[in-house]
Amino acid sequence: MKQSQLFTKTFKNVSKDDTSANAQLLTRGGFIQKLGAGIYSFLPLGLLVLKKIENIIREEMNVIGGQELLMPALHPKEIWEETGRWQTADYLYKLQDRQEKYFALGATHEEVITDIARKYVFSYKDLPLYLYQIQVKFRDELRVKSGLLRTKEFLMKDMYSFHASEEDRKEYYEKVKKAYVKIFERCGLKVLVTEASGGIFSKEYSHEFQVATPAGEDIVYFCPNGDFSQNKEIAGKKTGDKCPECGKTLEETKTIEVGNIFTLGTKYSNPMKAMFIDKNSSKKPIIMGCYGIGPSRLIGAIVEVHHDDKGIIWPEAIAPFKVHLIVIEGKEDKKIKDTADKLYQDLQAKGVEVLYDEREGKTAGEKFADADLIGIPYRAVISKKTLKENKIELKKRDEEKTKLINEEEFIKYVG
RNA sequence: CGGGGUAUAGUGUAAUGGUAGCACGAGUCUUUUGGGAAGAUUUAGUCCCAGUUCAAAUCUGGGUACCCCGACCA
Repeated sequence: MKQSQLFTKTFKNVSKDDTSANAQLLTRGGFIQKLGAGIYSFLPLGLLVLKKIENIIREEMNVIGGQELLMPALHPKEIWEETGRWQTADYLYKLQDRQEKYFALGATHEEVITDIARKYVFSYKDLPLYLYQIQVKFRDELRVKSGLLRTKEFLMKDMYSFHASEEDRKEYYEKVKKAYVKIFERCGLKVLVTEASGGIFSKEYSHEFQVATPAGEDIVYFCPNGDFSQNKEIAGKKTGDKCPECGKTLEETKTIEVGNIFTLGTKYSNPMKAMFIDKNSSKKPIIMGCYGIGPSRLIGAIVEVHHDDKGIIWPEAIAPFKVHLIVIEGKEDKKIKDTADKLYQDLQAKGVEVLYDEREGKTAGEKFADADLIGIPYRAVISKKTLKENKIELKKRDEEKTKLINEEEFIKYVG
């Protein structure tokens, strides 16, 4: 894409109100725009990142048998009354239509998915079943926080699994755990797979996927060897204790929770009568699990971890573009622009995602500063300097050094 | 929800109860083009509603929005 066509511009400064790095950098770069407290638009650049993350999640969910669907965000009161949560879930946004009928904006979808399951699952032969969606959630948070890290409206990938036996559910739980670690790795994040409370769903522990960063709001005690990690909320251990697995001294860190997996058991299938007939012809409630990742929060977490004082440093797999091509023109030398134009076309022909900064009247310094802020992994420069040697200057966003290579090498490098 | 704080142009700020000003940004034109260049020119603001007063950005009351700490956080 040509940068002159991109309707967003970068800003040198944005309101100092939003102090978090992710809010500052994503706003300055033109990825997101705040509409109100905890309510953000994703602008074209931000949406490109979001789509990449969503696709990584889809791929990994599909690998473990997930089928994607899309549930409504508007939920009739009755479905939430079936589980009693119309009364107990105080984070629910509730509203009335003109006939004074009550609705909730979906904060989570156990009720809706269980309703679907009870209409399609009859026999143990219909199980197991793994359904997921990527959809907007609404939660009436008492306090929003830190840009995309805690919002009232956010995206969630929520998967729900349905099983005939507890053993099968447990086995799948471990599968999802592995898939989640892979997703976060692909997004450029190391996560601590952390024991946490089961919340209102379950007496059993759940697992949270925690990213260590000072910007986090959770506190986790973890073993540096990676054998153990526990949320402070349930901590049986503390900093300085020995790891129960390897004996190494535990450390403490602030973290951002980017994913969470839960045991549901029959908590929803029982009250909602989602039953199946087992091999012995007896009727039993379906055993369930649920698994969530917040792609929008994930973007916030990635920026918190991957940035420097100049801007964002996107991991390659989720960057909005792979190459940021910059032309530094001299008015008198049309050949520079022609060379850059041709490289842009060649890259596109090779399927390389490229943002081409061909804006006129912008100085080299401005273009470099914008490139650093936007954070595309590879920066390619065409200028008088490079033209002289008939080369392209290549620089990685996370490195200082530049190198001159020819087009063939370049395309091989980034292609 | 408890506590604290802030509301003046896109951002940052100034203005004893008496002319709303400055810088940056943004727009236009020209000259520039290897780390946010220069000149000219333009643009845009007192959160809302009442009250006090000859006069309100400023004082009073109410509301709203936003930020921070805590609690909460499937």
